[in-house]
Amino acid sequence: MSQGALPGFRDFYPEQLATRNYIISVWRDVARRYGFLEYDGPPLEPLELYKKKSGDEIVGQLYTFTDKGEREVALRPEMTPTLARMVAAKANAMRKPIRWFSVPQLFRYERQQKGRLREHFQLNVDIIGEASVAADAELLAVAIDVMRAVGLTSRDVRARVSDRRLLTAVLSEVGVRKAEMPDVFAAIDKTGREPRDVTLGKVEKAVSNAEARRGVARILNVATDLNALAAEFRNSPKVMEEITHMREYLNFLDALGVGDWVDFDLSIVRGLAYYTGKVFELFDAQGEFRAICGGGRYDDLLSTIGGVDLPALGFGMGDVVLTELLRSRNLLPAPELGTEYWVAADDESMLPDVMTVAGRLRAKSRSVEYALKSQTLARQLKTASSAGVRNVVLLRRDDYANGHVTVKTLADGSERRVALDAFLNSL
RNA sequence: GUGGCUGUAGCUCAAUUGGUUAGAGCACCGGACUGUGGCUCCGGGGGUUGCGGGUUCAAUUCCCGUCAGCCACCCCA
Repeated sequence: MSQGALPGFRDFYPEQLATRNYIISVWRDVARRYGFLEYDGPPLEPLELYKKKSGDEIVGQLYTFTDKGEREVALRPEMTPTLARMVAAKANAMRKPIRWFSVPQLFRYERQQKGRLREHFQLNVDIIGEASVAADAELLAVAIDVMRAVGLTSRDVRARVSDRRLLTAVLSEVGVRKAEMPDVFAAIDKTGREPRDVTLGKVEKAVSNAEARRGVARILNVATDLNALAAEFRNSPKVMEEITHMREYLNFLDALGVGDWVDFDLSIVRGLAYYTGKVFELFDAQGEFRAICGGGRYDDLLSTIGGVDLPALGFGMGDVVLTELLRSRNLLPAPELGTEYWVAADDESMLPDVMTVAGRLRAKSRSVEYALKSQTLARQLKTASSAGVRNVVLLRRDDYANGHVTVKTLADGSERRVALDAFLNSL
């Protein structure tokens, strides 16, 4: 058995590359519809760029090495730090808000599993320099429109939205202390995947005050019902202010035509520590796959990384889970057949003529193949047929001498005899 | 990083309680049907059974290790 690709890395044979290109072309098209401009950065970055944001513990999950100039470097695990740096360098010169997207290949040194490899392509869409909730709505609409563009519906995919400011407000309202927040966040984040008593057990550990623990339990009961949450906290101006923002967000999403894809779910937290406001995730409705997409607002990140204080928000959508989902729903389009014309001759000495005709067809921008070695006509047709070619231009010795060829459509076997010049001019 | 399951041709699989030159279909290459493909028929290439040890007269089969894949955990893109 020959050596395969490294664990978690993929070889893209033509069929798989066609799928990858299809996904990426949809990404680009949808991003373009929303007026986003494409950018890119280096796949290799100083390790420091990622340490700054996420701390030293992240290093274990990165592809890192020391280069020949003694620099500590890493293959990029995400695009946001690169984006932050690029924007920060020219922040003053750019019109705000900045609407950019990118399709980087990202790397992560972790054991692979379903929907998760060591390398993937990810659509990144970001808006920088706009604090209004309309920007949050616009961003999520892009992600949902990608789902629509690949043929998925609001019955297939759900967007769950939350807000860390709202979650922080309700937790502090019931008495959870600031230092206890991270652990409570982590516990709440898992409620979808763990039994309720496991979550409560974690809350028990994280929160010292018994009254506050009961408050957390109450919140969990209304985590997906914004009205019930509002009723529960109607006497807290701080919470009600955040709920007003959330309602505005949901109204904007309705206005953008994607409201029926969206569910409020306060338990969506997202692992990344830098999110500061609205966060969202896209899941398949059957819960069969991992998250398709995740993102949110990270208003403090640019000042952390680039020293420029600009509000920002963005999302990432990987190709791996999306491809798995589309394959399982039979939504991957059949790959385009490559070659349009096959030039064949009924006389093996006519290879130069075949080449000449092929060249003239190619000058007309057609894709053309022919047998590179002498073969019987039967063999040439057999090859053309199994290669999926649509038409054969057949050169018959006597006919070709008079400037005529036969164009055969392989699908139905029909043939028509035409003057070569006229045929080429008709293309 | 931890645990479970799996590993025979490019793919899907087979090989009686461990038994002699490890088979088939599909795919690929070629031939026939006397120079127009798809159908049919015939032939061919391709495996040190993931790799390395061990038990045995004998290992694809049993045991151990290792690597890889899948699944879950951790963590998250």
